[in-house]
Amino acid sequence: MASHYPKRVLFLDLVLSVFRLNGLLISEGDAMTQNMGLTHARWKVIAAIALSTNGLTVPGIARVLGQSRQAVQRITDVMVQDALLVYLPNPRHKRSVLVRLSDEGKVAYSQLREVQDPWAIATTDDIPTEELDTALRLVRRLIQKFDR
Amino acid sequence: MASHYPKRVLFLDLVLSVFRLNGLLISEGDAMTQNMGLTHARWKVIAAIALSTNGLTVPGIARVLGQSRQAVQRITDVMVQDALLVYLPNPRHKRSVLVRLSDEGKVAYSQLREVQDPWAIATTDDIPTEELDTALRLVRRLIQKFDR
DNA sequence: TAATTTTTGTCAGTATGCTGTCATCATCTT
DNA sequence: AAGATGATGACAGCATACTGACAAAAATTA
Repeated sequence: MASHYPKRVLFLDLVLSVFRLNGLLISEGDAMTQNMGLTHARWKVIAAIALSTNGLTVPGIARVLGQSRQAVQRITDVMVQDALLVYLPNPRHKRSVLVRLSDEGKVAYSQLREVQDPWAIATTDDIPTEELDTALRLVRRLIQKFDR
Repeated sequence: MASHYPKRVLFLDLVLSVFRLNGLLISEGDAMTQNMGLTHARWKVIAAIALSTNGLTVPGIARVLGQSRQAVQRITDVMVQDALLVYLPNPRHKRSVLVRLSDEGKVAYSQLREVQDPWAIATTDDIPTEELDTALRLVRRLIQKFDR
């Protein structure tokens, strides 16, 4: 049983499991979007923007996704060229524009949700809400610790 | 409160949070190993091998880390050249060799543990073992679902 | 306000990871 | 045993991500 291990080993096990789950989730997303021509770098950006409430800047997306701002900047630049995203003036910051979904981007997101919603529901079908909630809380707690 | 959201949104939130935590954990590991000349591609391989009980093949490491076997193969080939790893005959498979830490690799791992252990202990200091355990169980459950 | 620090955009260079492909060997099925 | 299926190693091409560096703008502090 995992609970018989010392806490340290338990945690390191969790860390490796997060790496693995990360890879599997990307595979899942890629499988869901393969007929839409979206790479994981792109649907992650779309999802991050769609789930945000107040709009996101490029460095903001990078923070949410745990990536470098340069990597995100490169992707969003290309996605603006491909008309999936638009840059909008940011009332709170003159240089750092807000990134929004274009109409085409919104279409892509709704297409994504058509497969993502059933996937999410099926995946969590046999998992109690409380378990998801406590796990999310722990993950957020760890994020807070590591986020400078 | 997160628990007032529908389960689907809770889960999608967890997914994005796993992406973010994944990035932050890599940053943490890189910070710990920066004076040892290890990249995250390398310390992940070292950790995966060190935590395995029966030895791992290249595709086995890839499965544990949630990556492609080609990516791992490339890294392990270089790490064997750099004398951090050794390939050993696999009694259970003629072509697929076992990957082990060399003496130098073991030194690197013990150096890694000198910083990793205090880090793990400090990180989980204010987190009950039960929470870690339930979170690990949930993550493993998700991994099982997605791992073909 | 002035000085300092932080954030952001941008570019260059490099490392890592993925897909697709093919041949080879292992394992399973019949 | 023979054939079918699956796993593995190897290679090529490409996408993605990181670091470091620099300048400009913003935010913070004195």
